Amino acid sequence: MNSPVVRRTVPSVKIASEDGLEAVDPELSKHEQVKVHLVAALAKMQVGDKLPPERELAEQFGVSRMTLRQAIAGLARLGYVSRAPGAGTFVAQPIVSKSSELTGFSEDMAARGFTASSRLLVFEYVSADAAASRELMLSVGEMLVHIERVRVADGLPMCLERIDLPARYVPGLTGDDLNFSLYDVLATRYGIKLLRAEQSISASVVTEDQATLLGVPTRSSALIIERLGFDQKHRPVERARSIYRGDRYDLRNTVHRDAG
Amino acid sequence: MNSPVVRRTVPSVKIASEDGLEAVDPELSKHEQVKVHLVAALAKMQVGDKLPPERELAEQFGVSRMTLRQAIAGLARLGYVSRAPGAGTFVAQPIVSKSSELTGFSEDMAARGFTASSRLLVFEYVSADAAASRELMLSVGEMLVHIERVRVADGLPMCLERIDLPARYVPGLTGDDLNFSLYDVLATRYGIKLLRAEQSISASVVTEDQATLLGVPTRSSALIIERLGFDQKHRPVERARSIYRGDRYDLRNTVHRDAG
DNA sequence: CATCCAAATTGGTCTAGACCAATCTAAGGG
DNA sequence: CCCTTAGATTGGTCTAGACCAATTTGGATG
Repeated sequence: MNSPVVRRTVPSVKIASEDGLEAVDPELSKHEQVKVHLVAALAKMQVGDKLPPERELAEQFGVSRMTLRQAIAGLARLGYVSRAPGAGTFVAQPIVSKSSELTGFSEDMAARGFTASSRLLVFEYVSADAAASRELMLSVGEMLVHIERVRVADGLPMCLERIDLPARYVPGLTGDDLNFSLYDVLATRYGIKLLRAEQSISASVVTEDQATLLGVPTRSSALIIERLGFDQKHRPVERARSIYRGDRYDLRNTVHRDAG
Repeated sequence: MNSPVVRRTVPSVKIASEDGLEAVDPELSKHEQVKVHLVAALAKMQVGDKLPPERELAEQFGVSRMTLRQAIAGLARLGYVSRAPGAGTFVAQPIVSKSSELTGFSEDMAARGFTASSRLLVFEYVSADAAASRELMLSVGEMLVHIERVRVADGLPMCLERIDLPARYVPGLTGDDLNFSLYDVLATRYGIKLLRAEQSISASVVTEDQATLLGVPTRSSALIIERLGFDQKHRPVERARSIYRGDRYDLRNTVHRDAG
């Protein structure tokens, strides 16, 4: 019996460009470049289409099969393709949302087709309390930048955000920097790239104050995301608590299991 | 300046057993066996400890460096270790909860130290409506097993669960099979392994009926998880909607970002 | 004692092969 | 026409090397 998954076999597809890799960006490693080319090729294909076999693709791109497999493994992890031993590699259902990727509010909203903006409520320097200093690995009393803002998507208040950053990581940060993406500012001005975060997701109901700021009735549902973000040196650099309105926001992701 | 991450250097650690791999399970591939040995070794180490270099470990286990790296890559993805080019591989902070792994309620509760049980409310055969047939890739009107149950952790009602399964995948399933883990029954009796699921997580408040079943006040907060589960053949086999009480449950996970 | 630089260390990438197991395909046989 | 079966296809695994770039280390220098 056939699997219900659609599997179109497109004979002799030409995925790679003329010959080998025309460098997308010489900075990128080969398997990253192959990935870029493959994503572009996938965009022109339909869900269920079969990709050329690995050996063939490797030859087309002018890389070894191991390198090609590294590229495809990355795409499989992101859900672009699915592989079946003995059968082939197939274009997968496009991922609805990549909430298993670490993104800031701005990116998140851009991915959903909204324009993100921000209304700053609080910008101040405070000394770290016990919880903050423990999570951010600071001495108690060390200075923090404390930020509170309303995040807005296409004019609609979407979430309340409270952020703590160790002050010594972001010297000279001002309220004006916070009208848009904090992650952009951290990366471009301070060289801090947030690569990993530990999150806790829970449900709650909003208080009167929160309801007013979000423009929803008191005791409406809310999704609470508490996040501790780590940079490229594995230092904890961001402690955030976001309260999303429950009627307009959800998280989507794909979870996996390794073996039986 | 040192990174605030603790890095103990333990000189000349012996990770592998006497010589090579004493097969944990001859069914497992080499890199899976290496992974098992490494996890065991990590349990005896402290957070921040440095692992022996890859070349040394590969020799100890009697595998090639590429195979050893495949094992370590798996551990890094699960958050067991973190790697830094030029520096080494280090034992990472243990993951609080692996909610980015696909687990059933029973496993989830076991991981949190609770004993899971179940109270069956509904077990019936129904014909698929438009939404169900679309998501489960069935013809409209095809038969479904429809299950509703209260999931209980250590005697406390924790969540309400509604599950639809295509009837033809689970012939002979009865209500008695559902007192504990559905995933176990699917795997052992029907050979169906759920390997991937697409989830949507949102917040809501409970209705009166739901409040009664969960033993919480009306309009309490609730976390709603809607899930479509796929098996090893990439067939959609489970459609579930779970309503967790917001006061006793949260999700924890780690999210990553690939490059800058 | 502090600083700077060269060398060793270490993870990241890449290659060109090889074999295996699952799957698909096509040829025959009933 | 359906079923079985043998061969080809395909992804999964594994090896033994090689080079690179980031980091660490240790020694030379001031």
